[in-house]
Amino acid sequence: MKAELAKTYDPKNFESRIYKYWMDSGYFTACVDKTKKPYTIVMPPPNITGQLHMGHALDETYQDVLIRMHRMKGFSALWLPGTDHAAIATEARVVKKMAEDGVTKEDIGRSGFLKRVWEWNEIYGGKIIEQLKLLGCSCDWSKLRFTMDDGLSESVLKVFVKLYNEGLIYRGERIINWCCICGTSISDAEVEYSEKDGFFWHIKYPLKDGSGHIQIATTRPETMLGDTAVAVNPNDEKQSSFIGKTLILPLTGREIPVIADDYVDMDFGTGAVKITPAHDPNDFEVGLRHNLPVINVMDDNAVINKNGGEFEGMDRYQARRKIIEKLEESGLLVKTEPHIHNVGECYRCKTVVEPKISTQWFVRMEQLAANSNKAVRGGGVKFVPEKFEKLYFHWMDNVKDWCISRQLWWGHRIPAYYCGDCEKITVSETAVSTCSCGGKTHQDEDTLDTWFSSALWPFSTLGWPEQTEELNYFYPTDILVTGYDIIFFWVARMIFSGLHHTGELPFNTVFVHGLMRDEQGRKMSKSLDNGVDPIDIIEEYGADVLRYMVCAGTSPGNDMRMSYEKCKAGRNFINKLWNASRFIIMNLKETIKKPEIPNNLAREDMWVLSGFNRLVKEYGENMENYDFSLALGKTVNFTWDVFCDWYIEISKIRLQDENTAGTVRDMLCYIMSGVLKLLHPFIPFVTEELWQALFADGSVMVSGFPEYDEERTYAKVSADFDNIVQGIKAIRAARAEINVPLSRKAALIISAENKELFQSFSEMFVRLAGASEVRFEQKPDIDGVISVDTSAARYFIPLGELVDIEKERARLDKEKQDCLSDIKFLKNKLGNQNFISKAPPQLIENEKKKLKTAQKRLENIEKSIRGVLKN
RNA sequence: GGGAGUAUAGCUCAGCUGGGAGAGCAUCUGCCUUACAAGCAGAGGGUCACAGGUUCGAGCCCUGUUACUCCCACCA
Repeated sequence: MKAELAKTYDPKNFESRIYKYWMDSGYFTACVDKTKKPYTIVMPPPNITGQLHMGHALDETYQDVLIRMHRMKGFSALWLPGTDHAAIATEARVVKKMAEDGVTKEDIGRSGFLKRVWEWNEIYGGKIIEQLKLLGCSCDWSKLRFTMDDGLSESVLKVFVKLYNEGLIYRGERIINWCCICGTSISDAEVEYSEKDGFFWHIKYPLKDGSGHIQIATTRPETMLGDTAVAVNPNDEKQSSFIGKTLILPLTGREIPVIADDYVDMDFGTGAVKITPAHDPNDFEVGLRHNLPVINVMDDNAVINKNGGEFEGMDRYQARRKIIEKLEESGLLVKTEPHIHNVGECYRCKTVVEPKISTQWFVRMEQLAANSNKAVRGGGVKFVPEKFEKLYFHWMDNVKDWCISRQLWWGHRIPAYYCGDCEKITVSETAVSTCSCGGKTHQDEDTLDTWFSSALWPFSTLGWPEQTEELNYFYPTDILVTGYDIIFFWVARMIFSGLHHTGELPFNTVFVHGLMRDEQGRKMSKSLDNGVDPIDIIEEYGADVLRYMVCAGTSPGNDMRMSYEKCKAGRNFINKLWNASRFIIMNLKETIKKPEIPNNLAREDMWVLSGFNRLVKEYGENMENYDFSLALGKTVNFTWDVFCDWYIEISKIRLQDENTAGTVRDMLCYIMSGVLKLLHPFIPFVTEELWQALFADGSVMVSGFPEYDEERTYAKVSADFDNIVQGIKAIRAARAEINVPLSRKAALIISAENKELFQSFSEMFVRLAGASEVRFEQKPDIDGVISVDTSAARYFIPLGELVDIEKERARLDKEKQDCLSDIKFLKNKLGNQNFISKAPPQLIENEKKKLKTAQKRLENIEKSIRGVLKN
């Protein structure tokens, strides 16, 4: 029975059916199989709040390409999927939804709120998983994990307690970044800085003794309510007289000292800095050095608290305006300068972050970073492209302690228990209700940073801390695929966590790709509303085209633009593949079970085999270097330009003869099967559909992968056939130039040394070069002949009155000029003593050969010109 | 203030360790050739940002310049 294929490629007809077929066949499931080598990728877990966006499409496609290729190569290939609870994002989403019903977190309490989040997760959390399936992701869904799973939560607790006991987690008062909208602290990595227009207010602080004033400048005047000193540089002669004196802080009347500290840059601003230890990280440090009191003037909503005196209850910006007003009234405001400065914003909600003193939990980074840096520098992790290694080390070498506590409810609750009676803190994996002193305890209200759990992802998902069979077999993973934007957030933290907790680096390669931009090259963002929904692309073009788009024409690590043109190009290519398959099926007597190279190969068969063989080699090299675009591009070119445009065209000749048709059918099937295999990692759906239409042999997914075969180079035969191709191309070009289409048949007279070669391919000139018949003569002695010259042969086509002698002469002259300049170039090169003595011998040989070829061709052209002149 | 990246055809981008500049799209010409007009056969189009240098030889390596992009950094 033979399959039927629709005339044009329409992915809607089969993508979902194929995906179901794969699932039902269990091809995605990876087992511990000691006879195979493992190949493991853990998927960067998308947020449960998320929808598939172009960034995912890119990231997941690359992973699927690698997984599918390795699976075909015989690895036990595990692609482990999962989702992230996305603490801040999810909590914000649910809070917002509750607000629509007029309910707040506080109304329903902690457990009530968590119940709602879990319900929300039931409904929306799985959406992105379904979208990944549309994209064709061949994940092992039976191993799907979630960062809030019981198992993963256990590993989080374990790690927290372990680090605490090792002294690598501590609780302390520090300046942290506070987001007053999200109502939580955020880590340094979660703050985004941008230049903003602001003001620089110059303010006089009077001396207590009435002998004058000192002038400071600030961009955040509201923080002056918490000032506990003014600092000047000890070497600043202009200001030195102030050191040790006492100032009256305006608006509050508090007495504060003038201190000396190197931190102050005497050339910036007024050379005197107000010190607010509770609201600035530098000031905090200065405060520690000078034992200054710390006065927090803002509450968690960035509203001035009771320490702000008359400004209590005002929001930070309202207070700022009021303070400036008051200072102006009292004549203490010297001037207001426009000032551009860096403002930190919350990466989630874009609210200006308030540096604020707060008691938080931190991971001590120094030792962890030193250890992992040593391991990575020792070659334990390879970054592809290499340039991202610098980015990584730059961050890791300067990393500060990681603030891991969040004032949120959704997430892993910190396993610290405080005694109500004594000062003791108990950190424990299991709940603690009574302190060792007998007092009742209560658990820390805060939860952990989302990245704390995802840092454990490569091993927690495989069962760690249990030493499971899976963990032993699949861990460490092989490669991590991600965008350069989360190297700090995630990659770095996985690396030191993996090393510290499992003793092994979690992966040996990090493949970093660029970001997806819009068609104009801008970042896709909500505010620009320029995001492209990959699901729309799948709807319009199919998943294969989307995957083609993100893989083709790119270079590793560079950003990429959304391109509908590229979608169309992909669609056109796949349609070509589709129709080539239709052609083959049309010519098959019955479905072939297993495509194999036949015996009795003709020279053109060897020629195409040699081309395919070379492709396999280069594809392998490119994939080895993660040059997806090159591997795909070469496969596309071979399929289209070599296989379709030449091999299929010439196959039509032998297909007409039952004596030769069998070999041709086998060859068509073999090359097509090879091409489908090479393309399958990139465009899995259509290659599967075509495979099953062509072959009665299961799935392309389990059909093995082409390997380079030294035996199949066929150098001599390929070179011979290249001469035929070259001849046909030259004839076509000459005809096109004088506007005589191939459909206008004419005799073809060939003059060549190797007459047998050309004679044996006569039919091809008839078929592909518009020849009505092929004759072999030295030179026809008739009018109206155009001549085409290659190094291997001269071709004459009597076209009678269609030939304009003058034009033909001009054409030949131009060819001669081109050929002459070639010869001149080569002669120059070969005549250069330096070149001869220093260039590699192989190259010199090649250049000599080229010169010989060009001279042969010139000879031919000159003969032709003499022929035209005679007429 | 540091660091990184990019600059190649009208557009979007390839070009792997240095050996006479490539693709897709667009443009132009001719073709409905029995798999495919989402196609076939051709053609035109580039001072490889600029200036030096290394080399027999540079789009590629080195130095500097310019333009754009991104990351990091506590200048109040």
